[in-house]
Amino acid sequence: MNKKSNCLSDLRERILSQDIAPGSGMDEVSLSAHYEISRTPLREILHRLAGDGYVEIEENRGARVSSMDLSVMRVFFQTAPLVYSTIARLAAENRTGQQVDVLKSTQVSFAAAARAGDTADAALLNHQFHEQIGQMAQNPYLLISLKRMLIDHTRLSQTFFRPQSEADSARIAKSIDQHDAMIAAIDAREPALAIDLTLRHWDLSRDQMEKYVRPDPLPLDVISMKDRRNAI
Amino acid sequence: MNKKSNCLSDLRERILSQDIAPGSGMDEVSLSAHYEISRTPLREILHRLAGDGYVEIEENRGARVSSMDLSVMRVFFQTAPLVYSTIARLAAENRTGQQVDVLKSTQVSFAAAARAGDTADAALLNHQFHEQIGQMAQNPYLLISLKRMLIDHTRLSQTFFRPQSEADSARIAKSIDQHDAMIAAIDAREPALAIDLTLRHWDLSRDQMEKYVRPDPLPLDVISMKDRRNAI
DNA sequence: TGTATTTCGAATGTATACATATTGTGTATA
DNA sequence: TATACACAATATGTATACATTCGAAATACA
Repeated sequence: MNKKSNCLSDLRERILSQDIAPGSGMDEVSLSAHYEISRTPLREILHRLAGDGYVEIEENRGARVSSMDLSVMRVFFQTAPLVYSTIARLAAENRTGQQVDVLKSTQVSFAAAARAGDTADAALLNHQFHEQIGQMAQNPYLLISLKRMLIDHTRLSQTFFRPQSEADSARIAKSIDQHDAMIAAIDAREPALAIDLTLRHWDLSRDQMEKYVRPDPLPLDVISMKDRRNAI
Repeated sequence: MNKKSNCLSDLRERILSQDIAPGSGMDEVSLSAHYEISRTPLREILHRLAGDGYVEIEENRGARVSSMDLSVMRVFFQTAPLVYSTIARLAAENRTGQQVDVLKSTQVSFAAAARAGDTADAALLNHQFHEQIGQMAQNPYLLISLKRMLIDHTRLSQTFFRPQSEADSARIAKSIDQHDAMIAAIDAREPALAIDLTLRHWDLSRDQMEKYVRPDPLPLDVISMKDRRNAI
């Protein structure tokens, strides 16, 4: 039983971290061998992942990780503000005290991982943080949408928590602060504030994702290339 | 293969029509015997139904049809206008000509069934009609929300297409007309109009659902009861 | 009589052998 | 050389036997 739930969560994490690339096929035999379970429970796991939107299953053609083509991403950027802010509002209205405690505890772990530069952990804990806000909204219909958006969001923001410059570190610090402010707004039951903070948080994340999708162009000046060549 | 997809769609229909009541358990052995497939593919079907929100599966406790308790219904009425109108807007913006044709054809079948008093068919075709509008929106994130809402909507509006008075028949006719208007708005790519029509359609449906949830109280006058007693 | 424990039955979960479908490769033919 | 067909290899789909778990009835004990 432990092996099975371990397999499920591990596959989820590997998909979220793009350790298994979008669009890549998932062979039942090799996966079942790897996780030391037979094909029957593994197939069940694949179907659950399909239900959650992690993978897509085609008749007689097996499962493949949900793709992230350009048309999907366009819709993602279009839809995220609506879903995120609605969820934030409902969370501020409906959260229980216990849920706030859980959220705070996740935030502590997240901040530690993000500051320490544990990229994978930070991304996963960030995912968890936002999913918990989704739980607080107490709205199963919108929660599903949020969960599916978060899958793509986490995959897209894979570089977010890997600081490569001073500006990156500042951005991470800002992100942590925004989380704290969001917790405060939800805790204080202030829907309007929660929406506002969520939209700011989205702006920050969106800018970074755009950089990931459309990175800085390679340098055009031949001089620096020459210098490098000499160095080799 | 045919048996399996037949089983899947039949279970869906039975859940939507409340032929299998919300909250009731689904025994794997008896179901697999009934549909003449073995337990392995049946379990797969149950997991797919769980992924779509038709049933809920608990570890070692099997599957049961998703419940519709009061807390869920409150959220349903709260969320439906947002999701429905957003989907309608996107459908008007993004629909393809082919999709409009499919929608028109479904509407013909629906109108026929509704006018003929084929309650179950009308409810199912109504479900299909709104799901097709969801497809037109080309937004996988919101489509999931819509699909889950439609499951509960169809179950709640079970009495909608069973006319028991002149007023009921008028309501059904109005509902058919509203569908036609929605098709026209989507076909003409008029998002604002599509939203407006959708909200009117929702109002009509909501009023009827409220009657289903909170039916007219039983008559209090003893006189009429006496008359009935004499009749027996 | 009430409560705790055991045991047994019925359901769900897993492994494996077998059936079927897809895909790529090789060969024949125009 | 290109195309079509056949066949083999590999993957997915299904059936069934067996393992495990849950819950309820029965029994033991206070």
